[in-house]
Amino acid sequence: MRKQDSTNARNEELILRNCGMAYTLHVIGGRWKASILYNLLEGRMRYNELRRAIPGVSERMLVAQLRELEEHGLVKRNVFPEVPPRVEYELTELGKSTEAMLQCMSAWGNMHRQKEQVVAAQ
Amino acid sequence: MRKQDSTNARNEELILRNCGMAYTLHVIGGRWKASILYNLLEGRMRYNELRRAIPGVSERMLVAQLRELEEHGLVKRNVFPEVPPRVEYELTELGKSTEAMLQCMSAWGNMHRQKEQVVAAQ
DNA sequence: TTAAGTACTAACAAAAAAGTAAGTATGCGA
DNA sequence: TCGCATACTTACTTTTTTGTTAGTACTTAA
Repeated sequence: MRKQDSTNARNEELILRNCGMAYTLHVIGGRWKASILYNLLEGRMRYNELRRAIPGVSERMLVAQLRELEEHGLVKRNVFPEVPPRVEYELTELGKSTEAMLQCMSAWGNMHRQKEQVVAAQ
Repeated sequence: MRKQDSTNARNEELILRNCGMAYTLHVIGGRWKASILYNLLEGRMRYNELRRAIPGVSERMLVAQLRELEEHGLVKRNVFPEVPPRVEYELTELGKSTEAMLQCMSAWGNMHRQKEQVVAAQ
């Protein structure tokens, strides 16, 4: 839960208003969101498929991150009224619009991580 | 301080190893880093210049975020042995190499934020 | 002589994010 | 009828991040 009247919350709002980059970080930042988006870029997936595809994620965290992505309009949740239940997650158009950006971030990250390993090995 | 043996810390390490995107988020994510990088892309700046340019940041946080950027090799700290002291911060080559990515994130963020405001106004 | 400016640091407190454990309802196969 | 599978939810604890306050040492201007 957020406290509306904390300096922390006010600072975040302030930055989100002024800085598109911070806004992006706010939307796609979060421990498991990169992994979720990465998987969904390949196509729709069921809840438990995602869970198995992302090692280490707990149910609570997976749901929480999916809900946040849904709130921000990147992910759509489709519920099929079946038994056993079936819920599929897929990217919205807005979600898909992140692809180029995410690839850019992925490429930069992979490159940078390599450099760090070279330095650490010396 | 990080606890090396927490699930939290282990999960983060796991993700950083496997996902370039998560690595990038780890390096440029943090409340004030977007603002710092944005300012330094224009050229070198003194500590207090940065502080005045970033409304809301406290000294402790500004220093902490600068140190992290320095550790990751994005920012260089230049100390001039003068009185009063002068310390200038500037982007390294690696820091500059983020420019295209940051602009991409900035553009996406600005676009998405606009959409959200349109939706909220209805 | 007092205040302001320089660039910080340290000890601490508050807030937010992440993780743990157990429980929900339903149906199917053994 | 026991356990497993589906897709979660709730209450709670731990860890991490962010913010607060006061202090450092030096110089110049009022």
